[in-house]
Amino acid sequence: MGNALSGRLRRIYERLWTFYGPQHWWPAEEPFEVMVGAILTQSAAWTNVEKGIRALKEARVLAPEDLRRIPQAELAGLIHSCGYYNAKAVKLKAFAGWFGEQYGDSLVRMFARDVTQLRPQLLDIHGIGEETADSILLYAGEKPVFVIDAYTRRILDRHGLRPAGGKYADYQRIFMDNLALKPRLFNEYHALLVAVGKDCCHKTNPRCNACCLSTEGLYNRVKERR
DNA sequence: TGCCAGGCCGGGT
DNA sequence: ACCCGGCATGGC
Repeated sequence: MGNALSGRLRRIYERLWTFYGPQHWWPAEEPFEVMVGAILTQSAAWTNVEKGIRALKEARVLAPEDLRRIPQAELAGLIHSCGYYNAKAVKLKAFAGWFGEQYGDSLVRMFARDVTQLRPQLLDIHGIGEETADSILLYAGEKPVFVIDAYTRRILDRHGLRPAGGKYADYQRIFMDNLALKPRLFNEYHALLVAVGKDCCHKTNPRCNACCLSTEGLYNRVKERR
């Protein structure tokens, strides 16, 4: 962890923390809600997801057995605001079914499983890909797994840290091979990357070097703040 | 007004 | 092994 890359990653983290402060992720009350939120937030704005979660709570179906019981069309109606509501209703049912069958709806039993076994299991569930699986492991299970999303890729790219290969696992290794494997650190780091990603010109100006996504832009921004 | 948000799946090359 | 269309609402 004493190499140049780990130093840069720690410096980026420190600057993000200085500028944005704690992000309080995941914004959910308990792990099952985190897992549901992880599915609902796929390619969706969190504000839209919040409404869906609230609707699920008000309808008293934010529990695995209820998600299995409720008719799919009715479930889709409750999560309408999340977008892709029909697809996501199918995904929630697939996840709730798996949770019951494999772990008897027990979070303790589920997260007692080693990550090297649990992650592939999650990936086998319809609707759960790498980012969603890792969000569940980190934010619901507090496992030291770094979550990679579109923002994270863009930011690393712009800092000149694009890994060879350029696949999900390649980006993930950048963090996991060069930082202490601490869930709290990974939690805050990923949330901060999303915060700065939202805050910047991102897609509309992919070559912008002055904005806060670049090494220099971020540095200057933190300096202004002080 | 159009573009984008804390992706994933399935089918086609 | 990649590429692409489909899935969809709400906010700026």
